[in-house]
Amino acid sequence: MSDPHHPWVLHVDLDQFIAAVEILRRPELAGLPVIVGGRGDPTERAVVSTASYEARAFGVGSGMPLRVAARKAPDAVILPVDAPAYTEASEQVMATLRAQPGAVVQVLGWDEAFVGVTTDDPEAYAAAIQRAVLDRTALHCSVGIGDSLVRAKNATDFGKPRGTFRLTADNWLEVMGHRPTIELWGVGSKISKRLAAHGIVTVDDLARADEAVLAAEFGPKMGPWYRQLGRGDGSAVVDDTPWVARGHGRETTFQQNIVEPADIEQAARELAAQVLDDVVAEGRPVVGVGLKVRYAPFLTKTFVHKIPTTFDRDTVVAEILRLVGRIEPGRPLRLLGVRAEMQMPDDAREGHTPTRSGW
DNA sequence: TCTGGGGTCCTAGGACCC
DNA sequence: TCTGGGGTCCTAGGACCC
Repeated sequence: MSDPHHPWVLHVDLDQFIAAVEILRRPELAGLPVIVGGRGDPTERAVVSTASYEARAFGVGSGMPLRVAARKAPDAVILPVDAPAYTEASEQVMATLRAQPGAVVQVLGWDEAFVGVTTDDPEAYAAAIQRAVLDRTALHCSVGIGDSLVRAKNATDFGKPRGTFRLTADNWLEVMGHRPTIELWGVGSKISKRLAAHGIVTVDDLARADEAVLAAEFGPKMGPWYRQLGRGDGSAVVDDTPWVARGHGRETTFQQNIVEPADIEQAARELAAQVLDDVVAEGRPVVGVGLKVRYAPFLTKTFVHKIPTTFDRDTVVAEILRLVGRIEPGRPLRLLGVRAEMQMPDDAREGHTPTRSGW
């Protein structure tokens, strides 16, 4: 790094984003345990989207059943998810990032983005981002600074809340080496267990692992990719190509399991109508449909089918109903999902849309 | 404690073709 | 009369992320 004027990857992550947006419009909630999830009713089947730091102190976290969260933090304020409000706040945050000098912005979700920038003082640049976002939206964020996407992403947690942290090839193993592989972005519970079966427990282990062993276990692409993840290596290119959705899906979890074929068909028709509305808004032909079912009691999750078809409302609905016919009769159904896949525009087919393997 | 809803990408294996 | 090898497409399923 002899040239101090260097391209950096910054990972900007809003602090307790959803809870923060809710507190902004209800200032009396500041300092209280706040939980946002489902329709705000802890007696329903739903999970926590975000908990405020005060609620987290009670052991409440994202993905936890709302019922459990309410028991852990009995005095918490529980609010329904208001997606349009978060979309609106998110757009303001992203516009602020794009307005920073020299910034290339790749949005990852409602509350996070990569920012690529060439600067000789990334910490100062990160502080300017934090100030600008706070001035415009009254929201706080943390910034991870890295020399690759993976390192920037992993750095952010060490900067929370409201801070920054720098993770580069120089300190990656020192900071991350002794940690379990599940802390890596892209390694979840299943992969970390399969890695452990090969004696690969820490990030250090993964960084030194035999690529042939990994390829045999995870395939020719994922195997080597996991090792790269262990090293923190990979792309440092922030891609601001506008996102093109591959498809749209709708799913619903029934508050009470359903069994009757007529109920199932009715639910499928409603989901299909919503999916088709989304697809029509995108204006691209449908090239496939899928159905996801989850039977009670839990975790039997199956993508039943996907068929090439062409966009035509009646045809798509007919295909979906044909798939519904495959659902095992008499088994209680707790979740139903319908998905439509769309034809990609020609210029987005090869190399112009961000992909996970772009890391 | 008993698990939402929106997505993306990868892999295995069968069908089919030459 | 027992059966190669390579390539591509499609489906099903698994895993991950926010």
